[in-house]
Amino acid sequence: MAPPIRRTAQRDAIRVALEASEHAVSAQELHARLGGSVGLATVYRNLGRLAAGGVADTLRRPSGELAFRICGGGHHHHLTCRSCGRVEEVRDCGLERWAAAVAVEHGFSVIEHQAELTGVCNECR
Amino acid sequence: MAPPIRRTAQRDAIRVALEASEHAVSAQELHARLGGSVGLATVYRNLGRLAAGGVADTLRRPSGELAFRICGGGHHHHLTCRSCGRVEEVRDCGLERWAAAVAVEHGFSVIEHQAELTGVCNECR
DNA sequence: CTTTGTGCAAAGGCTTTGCATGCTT
DNA sequence: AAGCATGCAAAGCCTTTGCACAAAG
Repeated sequence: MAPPIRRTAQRDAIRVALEASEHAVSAQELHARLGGSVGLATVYRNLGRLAAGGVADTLRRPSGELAFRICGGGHHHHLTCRSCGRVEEVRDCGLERWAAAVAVEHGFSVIEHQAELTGVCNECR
Repeated sequence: MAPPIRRTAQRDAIRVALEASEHAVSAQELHARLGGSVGLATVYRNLGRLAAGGVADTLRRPSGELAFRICGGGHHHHLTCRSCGRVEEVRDCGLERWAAAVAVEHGFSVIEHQAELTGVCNECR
């Protein structure tokens, strides 16, 4: 069966730091933020686990790095502020109909979609 | 002013190979496909230039590699077949309204969106 | 005591860059 | 002839992995 998961100080630190983050953070940033008190490899391993477990969500930055953020499960999209980097969850997804229509047009089936929104938030304007 | 662009056999080969591609290709794949007749660095440099010039479109694979594909300008999305990898352009974008609505709800402005669709195409079903 | 987690450093994969040479103009 | 383009190899970055040691249960 599934191997037991042990609680460790590092894991807790990582999760706390992640939950405290206003915007999505990369493994390296988190490692730096923890002041090196947690090994970089450990940060990678734990973020990976959180993402695999659906606790965290990943998003790819234009530069190619992977950034993580705690977020609720279920289908949703992200709205990122180009100025301050804040990320908001968009839970009401109005894309199903559109995706279905495109599917029919192109003769595809079992369509899934993934979208990213970017703009400038209230406070930055 | 802008530096002149010189035509070379390599550049032509890259462009031809890219245009002949049914689905998006990475720099390494293209390099391999050209049988090593063009240096890898050159492939990277030229694909980068094509993308910068809007001639090619880039998309990031789950693995993190960048893949390129020739495509017309203007706003559009991609519909990728999970089975054969074929990529189709979706030119009719029905997301503007949705994006605008989300913007209002979250107090954002100047929203831009980017979406990827995946499914299974006719022939693979 | 057994097994999982951590740390460090090395290795890996993709991409970029430096520099001398070749080719286009 | 002058200058961008190419090739090769080295360097860079982010990420993963191997292995010995520490810690959890």
